[in-house]
Amino acid sequence: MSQKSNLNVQQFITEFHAATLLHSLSVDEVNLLLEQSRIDTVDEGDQLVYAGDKVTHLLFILEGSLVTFRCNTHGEEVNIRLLGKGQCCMDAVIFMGSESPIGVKAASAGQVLKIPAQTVKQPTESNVVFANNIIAVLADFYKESILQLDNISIKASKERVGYYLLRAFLAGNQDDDHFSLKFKKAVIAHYLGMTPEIFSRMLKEMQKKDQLITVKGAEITLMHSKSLCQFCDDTTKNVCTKKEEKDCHLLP
Amino acid sequence: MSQKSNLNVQQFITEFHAATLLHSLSVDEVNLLLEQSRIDTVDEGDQLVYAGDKVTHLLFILEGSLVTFRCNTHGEEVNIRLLGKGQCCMDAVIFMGSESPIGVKAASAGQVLKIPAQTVKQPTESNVVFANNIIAVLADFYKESILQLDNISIKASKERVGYYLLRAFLAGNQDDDHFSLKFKKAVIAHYLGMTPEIFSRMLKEMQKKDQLITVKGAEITLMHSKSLCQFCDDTTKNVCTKKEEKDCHLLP
DNA sequence: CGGTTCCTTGACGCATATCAATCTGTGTGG
DNA sequence: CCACACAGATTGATATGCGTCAAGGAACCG
Repeated sequence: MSQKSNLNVQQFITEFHAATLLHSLSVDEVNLLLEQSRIDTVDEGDQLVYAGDKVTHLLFILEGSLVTFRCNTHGEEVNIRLLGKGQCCMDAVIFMGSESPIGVKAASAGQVLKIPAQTVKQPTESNVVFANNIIAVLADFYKESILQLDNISIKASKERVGYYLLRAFLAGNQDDDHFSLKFKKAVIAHYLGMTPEIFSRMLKEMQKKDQLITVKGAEITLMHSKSLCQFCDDTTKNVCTKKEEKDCHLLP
Repeated sequence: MSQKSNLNVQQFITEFHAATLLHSLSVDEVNLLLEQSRIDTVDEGDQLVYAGDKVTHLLFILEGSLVTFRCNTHGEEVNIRLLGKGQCCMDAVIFMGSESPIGVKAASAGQVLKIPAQTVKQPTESNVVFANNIIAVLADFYKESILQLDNISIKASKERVGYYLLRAFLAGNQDDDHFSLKFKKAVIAHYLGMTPEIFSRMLKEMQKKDQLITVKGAEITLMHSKSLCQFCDDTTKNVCTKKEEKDCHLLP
């Protein structure tokens, strides 16, 4: 289901103003991107990109969520990134000049803006503002993947779950002590490098034994407002509204 | 041990011509980079950057090798990247606009060219060629970290070792069936997300049980010219001189 | 030589994967 | 409205791979 992009540019810019990719671009420049793009409607489970494909588009999520993943010859897969509205993928891949090392699936139904690779690459070669946006996007993902690396190789399963929950909490509205998981538990489990069974057990332990949270389906409620503080590190600290309180264990 | 860079520009360019960072830069532009840089002589084990440091320089390896790593609060560490001559690090970090999430150590004695962060950032903002070099560098590292991620989370220990050996072999002279490990075994082990003990056991198994290689210190010899082919994937295939032979299991 | 560092080997315990069964919620059709 | 099917999630039992600890060997250097 693909159709010509006929988004209202002004409205698009307002809605996705914060997206790193679009930072400091003029209305005309954004318009140029949109004119050459198409919008795809995707259903949950649709695979948009297969590993080994030549990469033709940058994917920008208008609505819904995507998962990027890698799988080996035996079909086992790891989810590399879980992406929501306003994020994009295949950005780095476009600049690698080879086939995609990763696959992309829709984790939920939604709409994806497909910007042709050439439309992204060409302004990058001449427009220094856009090139610097791409650099920012790549640097950010590079940082993410470093975090994920030490998550998977250093931390114990429960710590990984705790860290993920903390980030999910901080990414949402921090006013109430409640948030919801934006992806299926099996998807999150694979992202965290563990099986769905272990993920389930860890959540249970954090409820029953550790008295940190209550879990009801995808809905998570903190038992104490600082339940997840123990999982915080210098990276997550920056976006926490409680970082100034004096019992924060990360105070300098 | 720090001294003003007084490298011969022409010689420098010739020697490090292949470095992605310098691609298509004019002699004047390279000269500008060098003029503002310093050369540090480092000993094995020296720590050049601490996690949490503000990043002041991009590090370009003139001689020797570096390791970038992350460690958690309990002091456990993972090696993120193992770097040799002509490679650079802190590149992505410079553009992340925050403290370094990683530390850097010298894995062997050598010389490092320290290019001030500002000297890198400033031309990036105006010089589109240089900006595109940075993009290429970042895209490359992003790809590397994806490979490392699925290595650590998908593959069994022995497969990781096999894959590492394969890449080490392909990176060298593929004419004879011999190569040597460029880093200490403990460093490689941590890079592969396992303990030195396990790494040692895997090497032994590949000698005794699997009859794939012989190991003598850091020197590795293949028992058959295709010993490591089983560890090959689409990524490594591209640099293999045997990829056209008809018994390659990765032929399309 | 003796001392250090790196690597190897063995024994043991634990955490996680695996397999299989059950449970829960949701949507469908009679 | 209930029965049924189905996917996702949970739980239990079992197996095993890896980390840990501790001791022994090998290479290197003063």
